[in-house]
Amino acid sequence: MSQISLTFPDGNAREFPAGTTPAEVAQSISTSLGKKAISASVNGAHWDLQWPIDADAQIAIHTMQDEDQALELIRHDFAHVMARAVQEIWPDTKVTIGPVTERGWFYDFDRQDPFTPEDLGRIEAKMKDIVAAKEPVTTEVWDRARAIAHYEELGEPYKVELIERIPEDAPIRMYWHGDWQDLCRGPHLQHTGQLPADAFKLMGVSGAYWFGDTSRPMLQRVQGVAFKNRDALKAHLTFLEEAAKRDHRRLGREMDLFHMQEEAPGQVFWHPNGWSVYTTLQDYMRRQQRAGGYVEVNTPQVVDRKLWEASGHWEKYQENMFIVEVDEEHAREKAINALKPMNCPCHVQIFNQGLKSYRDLPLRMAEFGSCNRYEPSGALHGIMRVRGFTQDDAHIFCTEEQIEDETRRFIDFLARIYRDLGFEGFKVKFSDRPDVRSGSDDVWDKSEHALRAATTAAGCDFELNPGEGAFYGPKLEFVLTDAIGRDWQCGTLQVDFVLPERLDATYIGADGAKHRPVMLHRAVLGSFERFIGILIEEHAGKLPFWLAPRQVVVASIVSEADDYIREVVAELQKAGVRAEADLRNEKINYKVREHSVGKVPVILAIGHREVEERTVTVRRLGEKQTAVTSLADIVSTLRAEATSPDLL
RNA sequence: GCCGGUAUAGCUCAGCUGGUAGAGCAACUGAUUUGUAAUCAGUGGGUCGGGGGUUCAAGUCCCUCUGCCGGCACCA
Repeated sequence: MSQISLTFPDGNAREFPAGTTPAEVAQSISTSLGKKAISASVNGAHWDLQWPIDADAQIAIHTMQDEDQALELIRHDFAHVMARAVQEIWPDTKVTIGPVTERGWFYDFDRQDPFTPEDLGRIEAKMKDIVAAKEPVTTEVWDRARAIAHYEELGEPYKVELIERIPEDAPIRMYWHGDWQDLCRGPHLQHTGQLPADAFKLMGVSGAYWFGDTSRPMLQRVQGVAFKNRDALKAHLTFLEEAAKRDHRRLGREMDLFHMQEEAPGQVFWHPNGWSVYTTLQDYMRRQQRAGGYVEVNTPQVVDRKLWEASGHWEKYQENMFIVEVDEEHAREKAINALKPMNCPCHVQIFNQGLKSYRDLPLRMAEFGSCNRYEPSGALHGIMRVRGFTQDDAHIFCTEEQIEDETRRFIDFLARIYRDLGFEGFKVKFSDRPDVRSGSDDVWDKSEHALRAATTAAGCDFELNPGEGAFYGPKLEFVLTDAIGRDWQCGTLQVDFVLPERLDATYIGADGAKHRPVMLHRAVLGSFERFIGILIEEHAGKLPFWLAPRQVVVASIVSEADDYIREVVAELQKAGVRAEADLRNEKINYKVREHSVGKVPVILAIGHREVEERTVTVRRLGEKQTAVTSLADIVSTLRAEATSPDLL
């Protein structure tokens, strides 16, 4: 038997027989390590304790102290334990896949009857039994034909399909948790007793298509979360409770920002407070755009289908458009129009008016464009995903050579705005060609290459999002997250060689000939609706002072203060601060509580003392202590705070 | 759009196996002039999401439509 050399993290190397497993290595170090070990890293790969090592390697033995490996194994083994529990309770359930997720795992099942919320408790109890039984985990590599035959015999068609999808040269691993067996790439724990039985919770059931394919039957997905110990689980559940308090749908009501109702699903009724946030943000964006070299335009809402046919939307996007049929009495046929789902075709119409010269490029055309899209009902989500919304949209008409410069310029532009609005970090995703698309592969090659090069040149790190581009071109997505960590695309930059062609946009070049411009579709906020939703959740309703709808409430302690309070409010309003008086016959405690719940950033309390001394007592949201300040001082302080960051 | 859940007063929720609606907060009225997260008392308010059905009787059971919630799919 040949020997191999295994090098430990401390640099020491030892000889072992070839085919030694990490379990044996751990055992050889100490019996307690042998027991505590959960997995290993072999040349950086996460390695099951039972997998043999055939050649010299770097090795590290992992225990529950190693956070990353421990969590992966805990979640992955819980997935198997849950699947086992489900099949023990309902033997006719077919198993599919059960991967680890960010905070836990899910497992998709095929079963006639739906899982009920009550079933989750039963499954949890059974899972705890399996953990308590300390079922050993064992593994074998099987021959492909044997594995397929095995699952065909068991009546597990999804597993057969999975095996068929495994690459030819990859091993087909079988795992057993006690008697229960599953196809799995591993690694896994030594036995189920290593799982923390008090640190997991089943979170719910939902539907999910097999391999995300809508043409396949829908499976039932049971989701769970798991952590290293009970405290970590409790911390996560607390986090979820706190996140629920930051939910923009809840804060929207509590802060009286907006509402939505059944008669207009996916559309927002903005209340005065919410509209104040919206218009403040819009004013800010308008100043930014002017400074950034954009011209602002405005285009029609209802546009004849002919334009959508020309742009390609009729073909590629029709099911997402609100169609408007107008029945004119004397017309030969019905006029068919559509509410615009995007602004781009209209912007090209403006570009096409009169001759454009290469000297006009880049032409940056912006619009706060109201769009309507018939989004699938299941996609609607508060004001984050709606059917009627306004984009801070712009199209940059430029030459191919200008793409890189414009992209870099845009990324700087966006980053500065996000910073102003309180977002320090954001994700960037690069989405390339989707299956359903316009334009030739040549054009796509060119677009993807140009955008990628420009992004790299701008020093922007991005992750690849394969096949997620728009139908007319690749895109960069600037992604922000909501209170519970869901990603939302806000900003975007999309290269488009297709639309200028389809709508015949041209400019006269230096050579006197006609040329085709490139269009860059871009948005910073994405839509005001979504962005304000994110803004609310990001700040937990405590919007930056300059954006807060009600910035100051001046509250009376005694009614003799009313006249002075009116004066204070008038002074503040004159200084450009959104201030109002609260003269109700209520205790100051009551008023403080109510305005704190309403997320008013500053409460000024006025009693006898303040009237006499011409001062105010300042209480800031989230702070317990108060401070007495002269009227003149607070007016100048708050005037400065009310100024939007670009005007400082 | 799909799977599951859900819909009771402005808000948060109660209403057991069917017998014709209740609480707290809010609102309104009155008292209280109050010092930093809920002052006290009284009053009003619901065709139980819409439609249909079963039944002597439906908030409760069934069907259906709609909205909402969680995922999937789709996407700013």
